[in-house]
Amino acid sequence: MQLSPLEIIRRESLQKLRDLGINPYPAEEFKTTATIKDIINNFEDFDGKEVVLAGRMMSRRIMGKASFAELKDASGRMQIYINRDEISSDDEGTMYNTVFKKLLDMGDIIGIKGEVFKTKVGEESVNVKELTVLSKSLRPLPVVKTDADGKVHDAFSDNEQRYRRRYVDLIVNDHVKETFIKRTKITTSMREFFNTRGYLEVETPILQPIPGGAAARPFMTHHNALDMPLYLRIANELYLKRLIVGGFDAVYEFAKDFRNEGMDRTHNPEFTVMELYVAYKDYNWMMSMTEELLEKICLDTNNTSEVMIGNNKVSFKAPYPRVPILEAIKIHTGFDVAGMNEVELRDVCKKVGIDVDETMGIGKMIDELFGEKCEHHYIQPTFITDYPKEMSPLTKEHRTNPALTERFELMVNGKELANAYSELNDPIDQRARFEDQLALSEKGDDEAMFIDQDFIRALEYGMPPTSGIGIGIDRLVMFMTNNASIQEVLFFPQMKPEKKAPSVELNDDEKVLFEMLKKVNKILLNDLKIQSEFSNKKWDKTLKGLTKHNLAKVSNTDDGLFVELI
RNA sequence: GACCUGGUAGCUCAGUUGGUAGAGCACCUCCCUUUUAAGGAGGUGGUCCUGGGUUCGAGCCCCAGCCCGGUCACCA
Repeated sequence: MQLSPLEIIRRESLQKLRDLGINPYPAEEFKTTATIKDIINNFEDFDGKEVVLAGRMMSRRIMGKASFAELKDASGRMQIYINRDEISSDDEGTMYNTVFKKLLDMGDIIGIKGEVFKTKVGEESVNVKELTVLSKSLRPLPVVKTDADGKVHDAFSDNEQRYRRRYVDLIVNDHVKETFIKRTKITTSMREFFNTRGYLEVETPILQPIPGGAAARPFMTHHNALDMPLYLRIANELYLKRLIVGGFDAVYEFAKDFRNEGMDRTHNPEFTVMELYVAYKDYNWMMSMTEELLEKICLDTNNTSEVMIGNNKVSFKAPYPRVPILEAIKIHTGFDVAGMNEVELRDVCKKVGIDVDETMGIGKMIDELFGEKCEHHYIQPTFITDYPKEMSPLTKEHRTNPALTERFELMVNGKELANAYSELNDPIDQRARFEDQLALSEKGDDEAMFIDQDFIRALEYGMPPTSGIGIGIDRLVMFMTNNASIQEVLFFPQMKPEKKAPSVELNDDEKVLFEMLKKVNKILLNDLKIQSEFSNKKWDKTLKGLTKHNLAKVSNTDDGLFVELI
């Protein structure tokens, strides 16, 4: 392994700690008596009292016999003051001069016992009486500093490094941690909302024999013992509905779903959806519930119902406008497409500049019209309702218009945040819709749905009228935390693997050169270069390779540059 | 999948027609007892993403590739 000079110094410090009888990785429990946040928030209660804290040393300012350092625990950051004569028991001041000043580094995890006080400059601090090494850090952390004006210097900002080493990102970038704390606040808030109403949180299979409930390309895997293919779920909808058939009135699941499709700023191959199904409700009820839920979530996480998303101020205060999709298309394109046949609709698409082809049905074209011409206008939360039947195979036919369905999507900041239906519970209609999908897939749509016979069988036993919703949790977190990229709200976004470390073995060129050198033992550098017949670049690289492996050495003597074996 | 921009020290970044690889912070040595992004002085530190090529000479030019990011395509 190739170590940088900074890493070598730290490993030497590690050994020196051991030589002093200090275990750099002690096993004992370290009992703390407070958190940094507690102390800062309730300073008067702590002032003058003894506390025990543990955390990571994030900076250090050494001034002779006294020093200041910054300690960071899970709750916050605080200054500590360390005086040589107070933490050292011997005359040499070993604990201070050697351990603290020389052998500890930024990033080390330490425990301290000391007295809370405020410095002359007015900063809350702890005057350290005892210092304990809890874990030595062998790699240097990026040093991020914030000046008096709040300006950040040398931020650890390379996205590739931040995502690949999220742990470092979390250590040095406090705002990143905030995002993930908010993410948990959001899901906690939702659970509270549902649990208060008596809804049951459940778990359903991730490995499915038929990837149903949505139209998307699945990840495929294989079960060895059963010798059968299995798919990672693209949705859990059909399983949750089976539970409604089984007699639960309301079930919900926070589900990781997996879709084998392109990745971008708003798509990760695995993502989280909260799906909820409530019996005896319809999509109107679901709209009311959704706006109430989102207002609560926003208040719980941001203490206000308004948030900035990019340059837009968005209010989650209920209620939200409800706009039928055909109405939206009329508003934003000027065309009333209600009742149009496929030919007429294709004509409209061409007029507004949307590429169409023969495989596109009415549903697909309406979807395109909305997506291209309308979607981006809906910045404030808006329910878009009553989608055409063709694009909604799991949705109940509209109570007043058989061409439409009782479906809504919630648009926020021009993006889809949720999708909900009055669920189709007529098993005969459901079978017919699946067969329509099959026809579409034969027409060339490789994402049309598979037919799940057992799901239809369940419906045949009878499912109460039910409304269901799926809310994209990653997108919701992006909105609530004002992040434009899904990678900022996932701890570990999907990445291509890092390149492998260079091999420790000699490559072919190095082997050739090594063999030549073995024959002569020592030779003028230029002679060997000529003998090797390598290009300049290759020569340089190969010789450096040999010296790095400690097989050869270049020496500069009065007689010239020599290469010799070691 | 296509195109565009990037990849240089632990971090953030410079690097001139192609001519000895730089700065700040970090690190090391020394001075300093309540300091404030970063007190003073001196020093160490490099696979310039990888592999080929052109050239007397490549961080820079050419070719191929890898990885991040962006735009588009795809995305019930």
